[in-house]
Amino acid sequence: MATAASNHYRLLTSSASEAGSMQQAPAYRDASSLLHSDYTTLQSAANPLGHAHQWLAALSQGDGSPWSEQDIKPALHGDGDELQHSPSLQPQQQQQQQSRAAHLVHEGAHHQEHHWRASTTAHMSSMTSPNGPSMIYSQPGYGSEQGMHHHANALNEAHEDEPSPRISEHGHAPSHRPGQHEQSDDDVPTSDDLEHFAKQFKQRRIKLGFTQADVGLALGTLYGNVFSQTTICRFEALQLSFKNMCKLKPLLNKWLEEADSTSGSPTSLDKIAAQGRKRKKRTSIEVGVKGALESHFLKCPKPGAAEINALADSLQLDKEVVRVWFCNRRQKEKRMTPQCAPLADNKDVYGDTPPHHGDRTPVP
DNA sequence: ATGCATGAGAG
DNA sequence: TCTCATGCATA
Repeated sequence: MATAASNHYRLLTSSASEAGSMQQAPAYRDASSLLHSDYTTLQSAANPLGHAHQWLAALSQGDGSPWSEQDIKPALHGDGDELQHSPSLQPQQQQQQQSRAAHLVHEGAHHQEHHWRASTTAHMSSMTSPNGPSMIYSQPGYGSEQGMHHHANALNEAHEDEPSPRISEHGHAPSHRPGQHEQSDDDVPTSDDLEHFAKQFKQRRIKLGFTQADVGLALGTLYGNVFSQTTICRFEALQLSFKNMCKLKPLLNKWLEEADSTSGSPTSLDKIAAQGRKRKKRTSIEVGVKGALESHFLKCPKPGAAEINALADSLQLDKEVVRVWFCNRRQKEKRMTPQCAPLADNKDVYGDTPPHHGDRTPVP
């Protein structure tokens, strides 16, 4: 039940997930799956539109809808239909605050993803980003956590000795679009390349007077892949997985060229209204509650359903909210890891290796 | 810039 | 279920 009509953008952007997915073994939650029924049951009741209603039924009994009732999401975005693409360049008043970017200082000594994080961290220490929050969190251990059983990155896990291409031959192969000559931009760039590019990209983008949102939209009109401001932001901040960065880089690079060449003509901005999906209103978890969640997280990063249930009950939160909180928390952990910790073998019960320190990278 | 959320894909 | 990629909504 993929609700075909609702995932338009998914079609194009979901090519990355399958390559490096080799999650850990769920051996911790055995018999606890009986308790999470409320959510699941509602889901089974199934409406065509789905998941939205479960929430309504689950947590909004009497006070109306917790989230905006506005739905209806016409699946616009026909990749080949809207040719009215005009890169659009209007120096509107963006909300971007930082404009002065530093010059890249990457030494170009490191490579590979598991060095990805290390090198990023190193840079931060040495340069302390003059322009500010460029790389607040050192990147990810995305790749490391998955195949961390042997400290070989899951993404490529080819070898950790040579600067050879990663994320490709593993599960998906460099299957991009045919007709491209790999090399500088569109084929297995190094961590440094990405870092460098991200910085340059940001500078140029700002100079051209575009917001991150503009870029995301332009990518949609130009190539059919719409991205949000969030994604562009994370790209610039190197907060995406290596694989993801590699995927976006060529697109952004192309956009740069486009924008650069057109940067004189006052074209109009395409409006691709990204509307639609019903989304639950963001739950604001209070500090006290967060503290409790954090405490539990330290003890058990991957609580079972029963555990989640109990927690949710005591904190008076929806089970889903708690579950999602833990998921997000885990993801965050991966990005936050400022120190290295690609240890070889751990006895973690949950199959993860959170070297958590409890704090993000010290940004000056 | 980031917190909470959704959903696809893998298991 | 989980991870992972991604984004709306928000601080």
